[in-house]
Amino acid sequence: MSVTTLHRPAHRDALALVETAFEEGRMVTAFGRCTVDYDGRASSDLGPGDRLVVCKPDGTVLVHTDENRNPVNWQPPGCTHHAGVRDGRLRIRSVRSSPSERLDVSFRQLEQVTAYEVEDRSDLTLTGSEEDLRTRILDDPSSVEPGFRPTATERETAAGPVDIFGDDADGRPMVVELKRRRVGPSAAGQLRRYVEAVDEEFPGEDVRGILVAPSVTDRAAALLTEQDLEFVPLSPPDGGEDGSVTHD
Amino acid sequence: MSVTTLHRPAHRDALALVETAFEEGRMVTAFGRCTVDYDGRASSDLGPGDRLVVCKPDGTVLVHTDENRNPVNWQPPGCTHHAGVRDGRLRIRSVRSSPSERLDVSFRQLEQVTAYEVEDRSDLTLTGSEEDLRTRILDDPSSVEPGFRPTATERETAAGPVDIFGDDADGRPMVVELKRRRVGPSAAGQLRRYVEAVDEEFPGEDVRGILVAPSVTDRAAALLTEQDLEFVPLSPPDGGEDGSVTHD
DNA sequence: TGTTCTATTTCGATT
DNA sequence: AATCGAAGTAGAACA
Repeated sequence: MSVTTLHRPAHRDALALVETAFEEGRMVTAFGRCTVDYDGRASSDLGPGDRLVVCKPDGTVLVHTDENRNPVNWQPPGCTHHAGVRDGRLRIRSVRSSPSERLDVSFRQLEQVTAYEVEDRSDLTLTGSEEDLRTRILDDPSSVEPGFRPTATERETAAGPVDIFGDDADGRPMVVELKRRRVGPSAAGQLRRYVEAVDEEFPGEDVRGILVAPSVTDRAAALLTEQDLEFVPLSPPDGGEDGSVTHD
Repeated sequence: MSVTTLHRPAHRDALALVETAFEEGRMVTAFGRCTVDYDGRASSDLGPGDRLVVCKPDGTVLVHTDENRNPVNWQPPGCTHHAGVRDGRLRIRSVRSSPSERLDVSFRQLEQVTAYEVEDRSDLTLTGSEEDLRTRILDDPSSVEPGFRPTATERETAAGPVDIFGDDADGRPMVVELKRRRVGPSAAGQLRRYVEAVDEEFPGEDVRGILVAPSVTDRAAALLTEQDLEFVPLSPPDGGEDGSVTHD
């Protein structure tokens, strides 16, 4: 059977299901009134409330409330789950070492416990990352400007590594900074520091700084103009259509 | 009733439960064989597999496999959930604008659907953050060094805001950078830039730079010494015991 | 294993 | 709403 559920179980029955699921590598969810206690890299306490607890066979634990994308408490993959009953509470404990961390969930009342058999071989294919944008430009440098010739990626400078380094049609050095989404003033400052650093290396020449991103904020655009930096609107392939239209 | 569960439901019945739950602000989980499609800030596709889908009343959607701490796909709070049946599939769609994002989950077979009523008024109390470290130092400046007198937090400089600014027992300006955990070379660089910026402001005086953290890497320690910067081993209160012992 | 960097980062605070 | 920085960041790539 792929899914086994107990509704308002006695702790004893819930414990049997959970322990078996842990042993057999099944995923478990538990929902009910509980308290949570964490100690490790930091330390936290959570008073009684209704939460959904997910225990994965890879050692992950998630404690979710009805709000927010992130769990209110959790344990990363690689932990070891334990379950027990004490003082009329069902307790789920997850532990790891290096760094030493411990998560305790104590259920006063269990509304539901479920064990799942999971089969999933599919891999996620994600497009629209900065890596995709870099690939797109290296495949077709003219998408930045005709005559652009990339010579290096992640080129080291005094201000840190530059995304793409190269020359323009006239042989002037070009520093290209990539951002996969709409950028603010900080990206302009970053590019400025790169250009200044590369300027030091090429005393005679006039180094160009180009920011490649789907779009920029008004303030960032002003900063770029102010500092003689350039902006090329370009999105990663497929995703990131927010670059085609800039609302403001 | 606090929890309602359907086991291997017909899509029609599942749809009724899910739509009601969305309307009444209940949390929903669905488990079964599904495909997932996302388009927005990036773009992704996920082939058929067994996943646990969580829809929260605040607009969050999580798609979890049996591995990893993070969901394989998700939608942040503030989205709107919709459900429907088409081509013999139960579809759950979550949408938001600004930025425009869409997540589609299509169930070929549903093993289980559950709607939860969640009550949770408890707040998480967390200790061991950088904020706690700052509080600890402001409460007892001598924990950095005897005679240290903080005069400002988040003090602006040309290189950005400094965590804590003050004077030492001899009246020399002190720039204090806080890190809640073991730090690498980047923190040394950051501190150096702050000290250089403050040095400009106090031409006659010799500005001191102090990095406060549980511990440092070897390379970072070398950089600090090289640049006449100082390190004070100090952890946030309670959590972060890894600072008391530095292994290497 | 430790270090460094990216992220559909998320999240909160502040302007 | 835009911006900035911390996070028990997580996760991957690399030495």
